[in-house]
Parts: sequence; structure tokens; C-alpha cells
Amino acid sequence: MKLAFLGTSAFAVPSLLALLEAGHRVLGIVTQPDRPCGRGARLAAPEVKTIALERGLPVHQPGHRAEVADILAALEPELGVVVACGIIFDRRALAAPRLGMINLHASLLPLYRGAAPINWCLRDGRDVTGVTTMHVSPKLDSGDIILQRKVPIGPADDAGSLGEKLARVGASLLGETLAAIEGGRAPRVPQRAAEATYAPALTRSDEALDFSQAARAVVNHVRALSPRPGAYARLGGCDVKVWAAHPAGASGGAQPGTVLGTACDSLLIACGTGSVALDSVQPAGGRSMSGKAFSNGYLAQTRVDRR
RNA sequence: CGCGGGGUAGAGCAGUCAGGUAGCUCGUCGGGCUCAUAACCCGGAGGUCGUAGGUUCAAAUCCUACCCCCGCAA
Repeated sequence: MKLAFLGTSAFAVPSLLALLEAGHRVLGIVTQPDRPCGRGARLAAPEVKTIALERGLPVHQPGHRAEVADILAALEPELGVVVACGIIFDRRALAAPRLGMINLHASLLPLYRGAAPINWCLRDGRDVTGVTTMHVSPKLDSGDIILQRKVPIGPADDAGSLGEKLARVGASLLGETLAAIEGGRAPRVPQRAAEATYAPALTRSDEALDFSQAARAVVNHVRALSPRPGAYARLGGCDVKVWAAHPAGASGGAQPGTVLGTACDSLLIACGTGSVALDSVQPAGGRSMSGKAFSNGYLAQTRVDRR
């Protein structure tokens, strides 16, 4: 099939590779412009662009969303495939390919419509999620469903591991979806809009841990934001990112946020209900370290300072 | 030139402003205590103080350049 691939972040890479593997002709890539990013604000290319250039695929980076329709019109693909693109398409763009546009989304729609489905799903403590392919409609993530596949969430999964799983399963589902479309046997099921939930892009305030919540909820919060962007808390007088944590024993009635001590290599913190063991933390400006190492250095010194 | 923190023993940190004996919490090794222990007590090993210059009787500390790591913001 002659395709245009519209994608940006790492989540989209397995899908792009799968389409090429399956023998589809990718006429061109549409991805977001290089943006200033990281320390020093140097320009960085989207992951999809890097892969596309390696494969010698033509790359288009529209400065305005209105340009997408013109790019697609020039490429003349049969179908547009959208994965983790981060661009909202106008009606002209959606109508440009002969068969329209389809999208791979990292949730079981209509649940978790929006930019951060993996994170919000983990934060909610769910044990199953999935991937969905659908037709792209003007209203975000509300198009008719083509195929769907469930993916179990393990207790040790975080946003990184779950994202990799969903990207892999999603790539495979995308292959099946294209085969079904080519064979003229693709299902088309409208979403049950009344059951929709939303997973908006994360903001800084979504990243602050709240130890007054139950230990389980705190752990889910940590999992949801690891390895990016990271949940943070204030410990020993400095901002600390928490990269990994697991539920520990009772808090003994201590006030939430109290440092209870160390166990194995972890740092124990009292929560609203129970306590959590922080396994991997990172003070602002420092490297990531075990909870115990943080206690040995930062907290020991804090005690001295407060004498 | 977006703002900022940091590189000191195997780990995590003090010490730098007011230059003068390498320190703390752990780990590790040995010994002791104990029914026992990840607990407690005693003792030991382990460090080119990121790199290269400079100032000085003397530099982890002051000056200059460079390398590396990281948080925020986008």
C-alpha cells in the first residue's frame, strides 16, 4: 500500500519499521519540526525523523498544521497512518489521502483519549490496557474503531516498560489493520462516547508526589511518571525525583512524609495509609541513587545542619 | 550564549567563603558481644580531592582554561 506516515516520538518508531517490513511503500514522513530541547536549548530532531533519515525516506516538517494537507496532496498516498504525531489535523488534511487517515492510540478507546494515556492509566492503578486503531476524525481520538487489542499491566511495569510493550503490540496491530483495509474487511465500530475518559498532557503539578495518599497510590504515581518525566517530592530540603518505589509496611501512625528509616537499599516514607520504600531517587543536580545512599549522604548531613 | 547544582576512599556526602594533619554516614575486612542478627562495641584496609597550567614557604581550598555529570525551563 502507498502510505504517508505521520509520527514524532519514540512510540511511533516500531510502527514505522513494521510498515516498512511488511512491504508497504512509505512515500514520505510528516513529523514535528526540530525543537530547542534540553540544557542549553539545542535543536533536537524527533525520533521518527532520525529513523526516517537512516532509511532514506523523505521527511517533511510542517511549520503550521495547515501545511499538512498540501504535503499529503503532493505525496498522493492511498492512506495516512498517524502514530504519536502530536499534530491536530484539519479537515483538508484528513481528506487528502484517498482512503483517509488512520491512527494507532495507546489505550482501549474510548478510555484515555488524549496525549498521555499510558501515564494516566498507570496512575489509576489499572491492571489492563491496550492499543486501538481507528479512523481519524476532526475531534481528538473520537474516530470509529477498527481493531483493538488488550495488554496486561504487570505490577512492576512503569511508563517505560509499558510504553515499549504497547508500541510493539501496536505496531503489530497496525499491520493487521492495514491488511484488513487492503482486503476490504476492516471493521468500523463507532466509539461509545458516553464511556470516554481523558488523559491530558502532563503538567508540572501532575508530577508532585502526595504522601498523604495511600501507599499504593503513591507507588502508582511513581510508576506512571518513570522514566519520564519523573515524580518529585521534597526530602531533606531539596527536590528529589523518585524513579522507583514499592509499598512497604505500616507507617506506625507517623505523619505522612516522615522519613521512617531505611530497609535494604530503600528509604521508607510514611504515607496516608501504610508506607512506601523509595528504591531509586535523584536529588536536583545529582545523579540517581538508591534510597539508602540518599539517606547516608543528604539526610545524614541535614541532621548535622539542624543540630 | 535560557536559569541553576555538581565532580573529595567501593556508594552517598561534609570540608572550599576566612590556604596549614583527609572528615561523616554506609559498605568492606578482622575481632568482640549474643541463642541469634541486617542490631551493638573495638580495630584495619582503602583517596592522583575531574584534567592541565598559574599564585604561594604551603592549594581539595585562591586565579585561568578545559573535560564530564545532573535539576529547572522550553
